[in-house]
Amino acid sequence: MTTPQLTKNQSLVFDVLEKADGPLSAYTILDKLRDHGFRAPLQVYRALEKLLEYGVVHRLESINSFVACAHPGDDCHSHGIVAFAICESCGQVMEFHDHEVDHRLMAWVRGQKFKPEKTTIEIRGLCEACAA
Amino acid sequence: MTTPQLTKNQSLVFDVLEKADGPLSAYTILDKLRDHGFRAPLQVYRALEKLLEYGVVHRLESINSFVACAHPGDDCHSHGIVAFAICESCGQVMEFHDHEVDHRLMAWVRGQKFKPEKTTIEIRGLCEACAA
DNA sequence: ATCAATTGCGTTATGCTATAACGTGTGCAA
DNA sequence: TTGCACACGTTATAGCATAACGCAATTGAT
Repeated sequence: MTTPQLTKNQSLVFDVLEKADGPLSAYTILDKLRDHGFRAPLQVYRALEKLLEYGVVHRLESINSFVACAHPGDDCHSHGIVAFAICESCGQVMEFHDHEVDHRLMAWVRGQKFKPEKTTIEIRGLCEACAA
Repeated sequence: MTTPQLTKNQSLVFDVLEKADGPLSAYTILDKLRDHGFRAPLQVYRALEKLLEYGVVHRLESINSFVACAHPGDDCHSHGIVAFAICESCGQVMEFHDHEVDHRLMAWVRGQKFKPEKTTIEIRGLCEACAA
């Protein structure tokens, strides 16, 4: 999927996420955009919905937060399943792909005739710096 | 970890999850236990916290729900990472393990010197019956 | 025995996350 | 110019989770 021109709200939300050094909750984004006229959660959630659809933002299910995709300009959908390592101390997120993991999960799925729509892989723990 | 004797509340919550044919939210569990004297969410969450610790219940991060472990009597922790396939139509959950997936993820983690605490793998989609 | 620490429990209140439902305006194609 | 699709704004509400207080039972060390 190619990313269409973003609307004003979508751009604002995306910019906030890109400039952040870690994942943000929808309400944190809302607070950061109050000066730009944002008043209600829905303004954020609606923008996020589109940004997720375009693949330029990821949702971290295990911490109810959102991050800009780590592959600027890339179409994240083409990388297969995206996996995340989330540091519970500093909040840093590392995004990676492993085709063998994809392959194994998809093999299992085929065996069950399960039709996957969205797959989540999230590793929570401590990054190298914080574990020291 | 071996599972100690469950307390009254823990048993009630666990029984509800075991008898359910799919994942339940904490508030759904609460409603099912009102007749047994449950009045507040914390009664459920506190029991769940212990049941998760004992490994007899899993939390599905992507749908904010809980399921009894599919391996009765077993110690789930010994199976490595647990993965779930969640049908978004009928709510059924399949639990599985894949050592190769574990291995690949742990290899990545080692390469980054990341210290994993809890890993989530959840595939949402349609089960065979619902996809037909 | 008794004291201290731990654990489970109950209650009230609160905070965080997400969506429903309504209406407005704009651009575009039939 | 009518109808449709889409973005947007607002209010209200639903759903998920925990903080903070206090009480009771258990356990284990002194």
